Amino acid sequence: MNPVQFYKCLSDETRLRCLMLIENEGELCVCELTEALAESQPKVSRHLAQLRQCELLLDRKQGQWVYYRINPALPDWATSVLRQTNEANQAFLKENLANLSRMGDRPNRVASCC
Amino acid sequence: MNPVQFYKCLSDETRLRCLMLIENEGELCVCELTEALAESQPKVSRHLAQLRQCELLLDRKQGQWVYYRINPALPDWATSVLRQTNEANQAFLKENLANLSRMGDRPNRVASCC
DNA sequence: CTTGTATATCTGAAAAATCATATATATTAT
DNA sequence: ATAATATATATGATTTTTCAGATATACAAG
Repeated sequence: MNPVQFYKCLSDETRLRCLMLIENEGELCVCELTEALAESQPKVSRHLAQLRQCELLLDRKQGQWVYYRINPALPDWATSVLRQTNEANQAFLKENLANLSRMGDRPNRVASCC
Repeated sequence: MNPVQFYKCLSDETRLRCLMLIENEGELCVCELTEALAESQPKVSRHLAQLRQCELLLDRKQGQWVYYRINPALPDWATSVLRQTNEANQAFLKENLANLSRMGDRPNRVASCC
C-alpha cells in the first residue's frame, strides 16, 4: 500500500466519513451510509467503489444490500491510522451517527454463512 | 485540526515526502529538501508554505536559511500518524535520503538561541 | 551582487458532482 | 407461478471544481 495513495483516499470528506463510520460500526451498507451522510446515493456509491478499488474496503452482497467493511489485510500501519483517527475524532462523526441511529428500517444483518 | 484537512496535506507526494524527511531528520531547510526530492525550489517552497499554513510545520529563519520542523503542538493522533507512517515506510524515502546524504555543503545548523 | 526563499500568474490535468439510466433482487397482486 | 412494481446499488456521460506544475519575478540576508 503506497502511502500517498492511501492518504489520497482519506483526503476527501465523503470518503473519510464513510471509512470512519464503517470503522465505528464494523460494517455498513450503501443505504445506511447514504442516510448517515445525507448525501446522494450515486455520490456515496462512487466513493465506496474507489475505496474498494484501492483495497481499503471489502464488500459482500446480502440480498439486495451491499455491505462494506475495512479490509483486514491492510498493512498494520494503515489499520492503526484508521483506528486512531476514528478514536480521536468522534466529534467529527456526531451528526452522521445521529442520522444513522435516527434511521428507520435499517436492514437486518445476517451473518454471512461459514 | 480537521482530519480532512490534515489528510489533504498528506495526499500529495511532494508534501508527504517533505513531512517524512523532516520527521526523520528533525529539521530541514528548503535547499536540503529541494536537493533530497530533486524537485524545483518554487515547487518545494510552495508545498512547504501550504504545510505551514495548515500548521503541520513551523519554520525558523537562521541567516539565509529557513528551517522547517513538525509542529509540536499538533494533536496527539496527528503526531502519531506521522510517526507511524514514517517508521513503516522507510523504503519509500530511500532515494531521498540518499540524495540528502550525497549533498555537499549542507548548511551548518546552529541551535536557535534561548 | 549573490544566494536562498517566497509568491503571482497562467495553464493543464485530475478529481468530484450530477443526472439519467441500467441491473439485480425483492415484493405484491393476480 | 407470472407479471408488475418497488428498492438497492452501480455506472455512463457530462459539467464543474480543484489542484499541481512551470515560469517569471520579488524579497531578504549577507
